[in-house]
Amino acid sequence: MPELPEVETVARLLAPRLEGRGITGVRVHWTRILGGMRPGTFRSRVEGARITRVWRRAKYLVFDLARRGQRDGWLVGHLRMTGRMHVEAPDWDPGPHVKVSLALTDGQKFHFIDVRKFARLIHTRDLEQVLGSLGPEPLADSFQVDWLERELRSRRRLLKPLLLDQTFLAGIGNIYADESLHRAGLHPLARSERLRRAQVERLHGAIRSTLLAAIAREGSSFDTFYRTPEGLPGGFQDEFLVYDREGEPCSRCRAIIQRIVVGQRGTHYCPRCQRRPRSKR
DNA sequence: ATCCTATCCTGGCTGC
DNA sequence: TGCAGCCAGGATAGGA
Repeated sequence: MPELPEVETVARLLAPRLEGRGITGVRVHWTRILGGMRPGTFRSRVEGARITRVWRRAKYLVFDLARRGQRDGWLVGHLRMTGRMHVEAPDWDPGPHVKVSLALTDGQKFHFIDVRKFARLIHTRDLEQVLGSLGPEPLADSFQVDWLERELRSRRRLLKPLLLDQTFLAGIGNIYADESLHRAGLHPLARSERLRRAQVERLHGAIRSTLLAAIAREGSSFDTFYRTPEGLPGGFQDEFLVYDREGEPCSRCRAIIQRIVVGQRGTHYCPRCQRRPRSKR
């Protein structure tokens, strides 16, 4: 599903096609994608604005908007599980699942497509209100071992749900949580407050290296959903060590990959590389 | 504070 | 072949 590496890929590929373009028209095909704003209000706030920058925060895509050279709000998109963004020629058919389309000053059209109906594209004048509760970016310089150690110790959480908690650390989803834990040699049910320094260091390094490797492959496409704005699949699914590999041998130790449910989420791990710490009482 | 459950959705899969 | 039922999952709200 679109997580940090996929959203980063979308932002990088959209940026050169959107930045500097004005929005000349708005078509909302499915109202609820606007997150409660009336389509007329959305149109009046977006039409005539210029997209000055396209960037990513956590799993959100952010389009900075301006009018007459002045900052004028933001478009904030979330792909959830099946959202896709495209910039295409005006005669391109976005198919039956298109939710909102923007006509651009260069004649191209931006389409936000979603088979399911969880994706959102909202307009806001208060970006902090939308993004303010998110934890730090794992690829930012501010994400340091000392910070991670302090935060892990200050909570009493299972590692897997904690990694999925966007207010703790932003951008990790089910795939990269499982992959990072395997690379760190940590069990998904390990308790955050019990990690030793060396384990925190391994987790910190594993999160960063996993995300960077996935970005280098333009994300993961193991089902029919995630595609880049160019319509191409990512390649990181070829490097999965545990995710979606239940019953297959661990490529590191040959033990059989297990699947359990943790916090309502399918969770994949190697029982030999990721030993469950005995729970003391 | 933390965990659990339900909700939103639908394509794809399983099993009969 | 058809079809009912289940499942996946990101975010969030409400309850335990």
